[in-house]
Amino acid sequence: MNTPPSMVRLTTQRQILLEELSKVNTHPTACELYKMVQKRLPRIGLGTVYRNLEIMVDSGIILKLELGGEQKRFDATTEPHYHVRCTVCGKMDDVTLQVQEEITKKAAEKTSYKIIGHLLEFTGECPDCQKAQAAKTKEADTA
Amino acid sequence: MNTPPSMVRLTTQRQILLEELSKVNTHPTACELYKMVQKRLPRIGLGTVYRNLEIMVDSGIILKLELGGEQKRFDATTEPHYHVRCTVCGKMDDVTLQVQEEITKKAAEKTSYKIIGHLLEFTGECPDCQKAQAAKTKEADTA
DNA sequence: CTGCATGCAAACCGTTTGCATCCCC
DNA sequence: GGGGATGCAAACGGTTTGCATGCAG
Repeated sequence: MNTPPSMVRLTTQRQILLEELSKVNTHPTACELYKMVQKRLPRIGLGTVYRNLEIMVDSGIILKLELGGEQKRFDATTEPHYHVRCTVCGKMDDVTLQVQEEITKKAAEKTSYKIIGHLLEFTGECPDCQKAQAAKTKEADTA
Repeated sequence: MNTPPSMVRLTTQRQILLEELSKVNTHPTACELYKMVQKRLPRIGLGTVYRNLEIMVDSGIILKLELGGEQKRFDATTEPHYHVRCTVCGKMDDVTLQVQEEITKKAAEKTSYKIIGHLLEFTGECPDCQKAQAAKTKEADTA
């Protein structure tokens, strides 16, 4: 029922946007992606970035991550998978945990909604922030 | 480590805000809450609503729901529980599914993050929107 | 009397949109 | 030549913040 990916014309900015997004696993925000793409296309506009990301989301080429946090992030990996978000620095990473299909079934039994899927995001502290935290704690102890 | 709830002074607007939030199970947005409270406190400002909601979140009296969707929603039920969001009208409801503690353990094994918890939101279609959808489909068929 | 809380309005930030121009087909 | 895509800038919606005033302790 959805528009197939092939329907979308791959313009230069679209292509570069996708390349840059595929290049990293940091799930960048639109603004971060804008800065990344600007290095290759100095005259690109933020509007174009948002417009094209939206188009690529609609056509299923990329994913928009709408879980917790302020800004939306984008992901070139479209297979369903989960994420962790660092509660300190806001960084996001993939979690290679098998998608829990059964959970939607369980939920479906508990509600009158027609369940389509689920979003799961873990919260935690990333290695870098753990180190920083440990350093700070130590500092406080010795002070 | 967190500031205990008792530290927060319960001002009139804080109290009424909490009462109105507790009264409904619709997980209202700040703006909706603002309108609800306005009936009892016509001169309250939107800023006060945001400020007090934030204070109550920080002190653990209420929850801020930061999952998918545009605006943040608030919940007077602070015990961990899950939600469904209607992909059509955006309405949110509780899902009385037992919280899956094991899942955080599984995730912890797969990542170098220190996992604290998880956010789980189901997506689906609410009963009302299902009906509306069915009516529209029928209409299209007979047309 | 003192300080935190309030109402109000302006600022902010991420995102969207209108429009004239440009480029590809 | 025509239609969609672009760059730019203005608008927008949600949220935050600065400030003068008000009220509770």
